[in-house]
Amino acid sequence: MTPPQNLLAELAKPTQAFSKAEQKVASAILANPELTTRSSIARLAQSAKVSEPTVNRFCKRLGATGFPDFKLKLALSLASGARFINSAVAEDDTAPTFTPKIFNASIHALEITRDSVDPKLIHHVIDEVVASKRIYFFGQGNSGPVALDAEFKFFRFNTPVSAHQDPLMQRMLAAASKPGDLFVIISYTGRTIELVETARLARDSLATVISITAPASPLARASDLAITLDVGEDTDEYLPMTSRLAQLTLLDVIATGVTLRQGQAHLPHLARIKKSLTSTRFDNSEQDA
Amino acid sequence: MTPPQNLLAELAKPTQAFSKAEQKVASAILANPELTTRSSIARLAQSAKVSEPTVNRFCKRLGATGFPDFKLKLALSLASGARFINSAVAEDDTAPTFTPKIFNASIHALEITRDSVDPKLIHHVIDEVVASKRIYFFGQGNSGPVALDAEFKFFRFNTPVSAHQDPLMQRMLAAASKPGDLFVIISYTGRTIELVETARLARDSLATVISITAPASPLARASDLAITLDVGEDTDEYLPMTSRLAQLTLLDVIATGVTLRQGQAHLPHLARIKKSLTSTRFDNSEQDA
DNA sequence: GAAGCTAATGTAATAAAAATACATTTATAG
DNA sequence: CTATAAATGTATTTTTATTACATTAGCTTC
Repeated sequence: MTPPQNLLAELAKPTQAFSKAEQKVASAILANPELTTRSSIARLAQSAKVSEPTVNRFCKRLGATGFPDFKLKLALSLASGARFINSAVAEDDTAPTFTPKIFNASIHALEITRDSVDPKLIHHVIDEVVASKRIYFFGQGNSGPVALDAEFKFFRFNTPVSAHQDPLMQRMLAAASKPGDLFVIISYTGRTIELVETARLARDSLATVISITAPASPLARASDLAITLDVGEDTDEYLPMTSRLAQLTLLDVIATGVTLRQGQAHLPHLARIKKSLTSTRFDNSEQDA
Repeated sequence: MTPPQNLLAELAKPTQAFSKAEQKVASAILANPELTTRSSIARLAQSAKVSEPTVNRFCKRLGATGFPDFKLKLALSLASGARFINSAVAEDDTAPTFTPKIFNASIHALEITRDSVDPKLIHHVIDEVVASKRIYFFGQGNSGPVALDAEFKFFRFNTPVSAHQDPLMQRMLAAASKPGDLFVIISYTGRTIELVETARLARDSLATVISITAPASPLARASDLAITLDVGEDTDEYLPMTSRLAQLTLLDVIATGVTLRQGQAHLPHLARIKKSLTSTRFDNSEQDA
């Protein structure tokens, strides 16, 4: 799939060097991009009050081979939720308007991550998890719940696992670690001093350190393997940290990889865990709470 | 936004009552859907070895107004990653193949939730949050980390807030509650006996109970307001619980709604929280860990 | 198993849409 | 204020899609 050079963002960009007539075309499209994808060149030309060839030239200038190709690319960038990338949550937003915006921001974060993760790296991480004798998940602040979630997920494997949010506990465990121990450290910024020091302590003890963090951050450098996420700055006051969702999904991916690697051998173990929950339920559903 | 009746899945469906010529068209499209979106009707007709009107009729039968409209819908269903919805993780999957599958499953869960939440309900929930004097987030098992995450998020407001995973603690807090207390109970199944009883205890004490849970579940019935999620059964052995992500995003939405409702009044409070973190960082980044 | 019917498909003509060639206008420099 | 280049528009051609109608293939009934 071609990288979706986002057409819509391109159109709205104020720095674009559009001529007068082209400006008109841009605003006509922006006024109703959805409709544009289903319009003929004549209809768009009319609504922009320019001639048809102007529209055609406009499309070519923006990298399309012609008008139909332009419509296609427009539809694509519309579908990718890119629509909302520029539209942050505004103060006059109400539930019906900000709800889809937030969902789209989250979806976008997952799309970005999906398209940027290196499967080879994931493969190596799975190798480490499978090879480890003991797994610790560390996170502080917003990443604390992510570490906890990972504990639940990795509990299914026979390897002992625990999650920790307390800095002192993290530090002590790292200092007392030994080869075969695996530390998975989750930090959005990769700049939390405590966590970086913890990573160094663990590596000094010859344990393995994997981090899920920001690219080129101190934590990434202090780790054996770093899965780096660049979900983009969470600059908007009102938009939430979408990076959590990317971290969680990444951990899902790793857990799935481990499950697949272990194959059938561990299925009885899983069945026993599921069974242990049934008595806490109103009926015999086997889902987790 | 029109519900993306997935064209691609429709084409591949073996139960489709296609005639011989239409079958040919379907396979020609399936052979290279990407290319089809950029083809003329003549080109597709030729590659399917049928006449042009046959292709046109085929498009109309599938709900498009014509060939161009069909191409558009095809491109859209291609872009939405819908391609992978039917394809569960298989035992012979490797990192490059199961990674996008899992991300797509998560994205799909968010899309479903986005399109099914009732903004009016969200509005009411925000009303309750704003009106409350004290907020408790309860979750057990996989939903425990979700509750914890919510605590971090809602901590920003001046209302006292805490998250609890321990059933006894939950029960005691519910029993000791009073009007003005708000309990947000998160449960995927809505059938965890402990949580349903806890909800009843809280309501007996005239506290408010909001749940994020399964539609028509005991917990939903035991709550004042229930945001119900029907992300679909997590039947696949290998695919993770995507519902967590929907729950988290939903809580993001509610938190954002509260922020907007409170307006400027609380901005100094937010600034103070952010500032308190800077000394724990390698530089003056203001992001959370 | 042939006549007659219906559904499916194709051929040819028409209409619609897009792209091109070229003319005109507009802006700008000298 | 003229020369020139850039921008835009008009008219035409080409491409693409649709429609009307003819043909064929597959049935049913006698």
